Amino acid sequence: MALKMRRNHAPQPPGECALTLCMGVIGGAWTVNVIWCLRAGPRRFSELRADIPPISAKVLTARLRELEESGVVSRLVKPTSPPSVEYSLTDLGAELVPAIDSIVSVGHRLKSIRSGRESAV
Amino acid sequence: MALKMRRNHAPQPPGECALTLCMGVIGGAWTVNVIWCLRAGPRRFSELRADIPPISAKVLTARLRELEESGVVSRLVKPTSPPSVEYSLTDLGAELVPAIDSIVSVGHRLKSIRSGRESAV
DNA sequence: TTGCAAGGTTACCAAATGGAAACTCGAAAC
DNA sequence: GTTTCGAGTTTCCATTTGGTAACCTTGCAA
Repeated sequence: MALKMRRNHAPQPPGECALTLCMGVIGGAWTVNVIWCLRAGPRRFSELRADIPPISAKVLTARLRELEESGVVSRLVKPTSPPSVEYSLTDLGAELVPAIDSIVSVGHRLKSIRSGRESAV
Repeated sequence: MALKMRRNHAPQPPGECALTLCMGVIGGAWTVNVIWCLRAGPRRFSELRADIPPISAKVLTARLRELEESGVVSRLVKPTSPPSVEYSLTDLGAELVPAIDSIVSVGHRLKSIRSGRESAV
């Protein structure tokens, strides 16, 4: 006899999925790291590269352009010599910080779980 | 004159980055959707497929295996006929739910911003 | 007049990823 | 007999990613 499909008591709302939409914005490689590095104030391109050593210039540029496009960061060119560019979070971007906070917390738990697992082996 | 590199007032802690670690766990396609569908209780494989129509069996299997491996979901085979398999969140998995909640909230803001942008065009 | 800094861009390449569709397996229902 | 169901697995393929490295521009400084 076929099993009954139980109704999901926590269904996803119909239409475009808000979760999938937002993950499209923050899901790329290094994206959350960039937002995380901007949480305490504006940073320049080369500062971000130093903050996140493994990121390449190409990917950092791509992420910043995407985040600008989606309204998460803003870009300000300053007339220094040579000109420098400051990136900062918009209000929308600031809303992402608590979400990333929670992810970081779980990351810490994962770290402790994994180090415990190692020492047990 | 070279610009001074400003100290990041919110630096990432040295060593393995908790953020990158956790994103490695939840970063795959559909991963957060799966966790989200499990937040209200256990679901079977085919229920999850129905919950998330665009996911393929291959990817759903892969995600569930990874999440099991990282301790986020648990897998229980029930001796029905044919045997059915129930997936549920572990305690660690439950900790991810608030993070995903926050992401969903930002997703809703993105939706309203984008629909506003459309109607303005 | 050469060189460096800042902030990129471009071309090329390899690996990883995800989708589609077909196939498996054991029991049970028709 | 053979079809169905749940839960996958397997194969093949196209696309998407991301990395590397070289190159560009402008103005100032040595």
